Amino acid sequence: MASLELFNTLSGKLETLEPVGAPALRMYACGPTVYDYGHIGNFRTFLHVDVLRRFLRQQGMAVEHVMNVTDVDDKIIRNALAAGKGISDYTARYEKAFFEDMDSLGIERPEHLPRATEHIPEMVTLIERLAAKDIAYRTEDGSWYFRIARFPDYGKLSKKDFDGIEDGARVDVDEYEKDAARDFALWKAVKTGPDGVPEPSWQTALGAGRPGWHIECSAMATSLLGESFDLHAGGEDLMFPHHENEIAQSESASGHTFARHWMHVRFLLVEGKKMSKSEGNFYTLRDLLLKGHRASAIRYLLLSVPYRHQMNFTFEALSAATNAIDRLRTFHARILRGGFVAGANEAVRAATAKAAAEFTAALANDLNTAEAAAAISEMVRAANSSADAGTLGAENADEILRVLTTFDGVFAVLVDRDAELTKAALVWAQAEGRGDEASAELVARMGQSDAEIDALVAERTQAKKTRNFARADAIRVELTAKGIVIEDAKDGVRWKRK
RNA sequence: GCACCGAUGGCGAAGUGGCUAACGCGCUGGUCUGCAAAACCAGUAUUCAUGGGUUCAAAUCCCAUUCGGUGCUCCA
Repeated sequence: MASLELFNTLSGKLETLEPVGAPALRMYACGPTVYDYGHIGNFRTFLHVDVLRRFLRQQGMAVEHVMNVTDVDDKIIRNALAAGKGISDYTARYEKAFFEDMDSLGIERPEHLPRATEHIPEMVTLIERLAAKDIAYRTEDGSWYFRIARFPDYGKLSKKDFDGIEDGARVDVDEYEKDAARDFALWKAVKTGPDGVPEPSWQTALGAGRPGWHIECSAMATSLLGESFDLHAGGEDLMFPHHENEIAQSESASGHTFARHWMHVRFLLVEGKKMSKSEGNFYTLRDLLLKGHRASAIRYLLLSVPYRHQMNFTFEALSAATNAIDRLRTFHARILRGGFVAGANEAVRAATAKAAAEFTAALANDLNTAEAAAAISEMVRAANSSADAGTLGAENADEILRVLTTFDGVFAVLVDRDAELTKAALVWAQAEGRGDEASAELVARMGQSDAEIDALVAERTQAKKTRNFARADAIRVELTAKGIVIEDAKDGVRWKRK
């Protein structure tokens, strides 16, 4: 069992990640705010956290993973109001879509998926504890704030130095009266919308209102994992202020270290720029599926650059990832098909063992997904080469399959669910009135049933037997146009959707 | 403005003091094939943004410059 050396934002060093005080590693990862469909930047973070949990479990470590769902916040309230819906009605569809997208991308479900709105009492209790220490204070409008001056360690995660900021300076921000400009909201008093209707709120001991964003994570993490736990993960943009504030609240209340280890996944750029709707480079998973890209290729691409490096998403790279997966799947199928000589080829055996060792070592070294994938490529080449020469042994095949299983336990791209997922996306788009967004090529490709393809392939095989190559080639051209690729192998004809 | 990160072949990218600079994709040629596809073989950076420095030795450490990105406000 390899132990994972993971970069810890808090210490700025690589540290061994291990459970303390419990058999399972307790980890918390900030989840989605369900006000819209998730975009590929969101999913880069969730995918790398997925790699982390898959790798730990593969190494024999139990994991207790919490991912929250933020189902109340300013954007949700605003959008729900605009849609004329209650917030839970509004968020339900996006929450459902989020979990569907997680499944499409092969992201495992965390052990706990708490919703913010179902943990209001814990948040209130936490704020009350802070109030009892005079760390939380109430302003005239009924909101509650956190007094940053009372937490000297503030800034320890994001390495910010707030000495230059005057404590206690009275700065008016918005309509609220805070004691210091940086003090952040723990509880927001109920407001009235433009049409005089009060916004959604909870009646609690703190007054009527709703929780601040940061307190949600502190309360849910603490109630599910305890006051101290092993790892907290999230996107790099959450480091400040969100995670910094979580630490301040939680450690002020408990007097203990909140999370020992912090992991931050760096940003995803699209075509060299930060994703934004105005730049026209903003993509949800569903957008990409409708353009004809495969879910597996998106997963593989987003994992191809290690989490601690900023990654640039391009369509060229996406097509490269698609081809890379094809090679892996073709290889996997070849090994499964069998028909190898008895025994083992020692050179391949050595290459297989080397790949297995390097794969695990690469991931154990701060989740170096790029190096892990490279290790597998070398095995693939050695084995294909040997199989071409007729020297690959049945024992080699067994060993190779074990390594591929290990690989796929983390990367999860070998099993082909792409056609099914793309079809589901098409059905969804039609139901949403967005069917016209699907690319024409995709519609043609999906329109062809397996039986129809089989019939055409059989006709082509017959034509070839009678040496009617013109007809055979015409069929191949027709299928190619629909994204179907034919392979004439020694042991038969195969086809696949490109 | 302040802070932080990055710059490696046509593209993506690993490597952070010492073997011929991984790996994937692409491209070129070859093997196989009726032709393709798949697969394999060979080739594709004498060189790691630029300029200086440290060292017996640097893509890897230091300084400067240029360019790109991010945070400082909601954000994965």
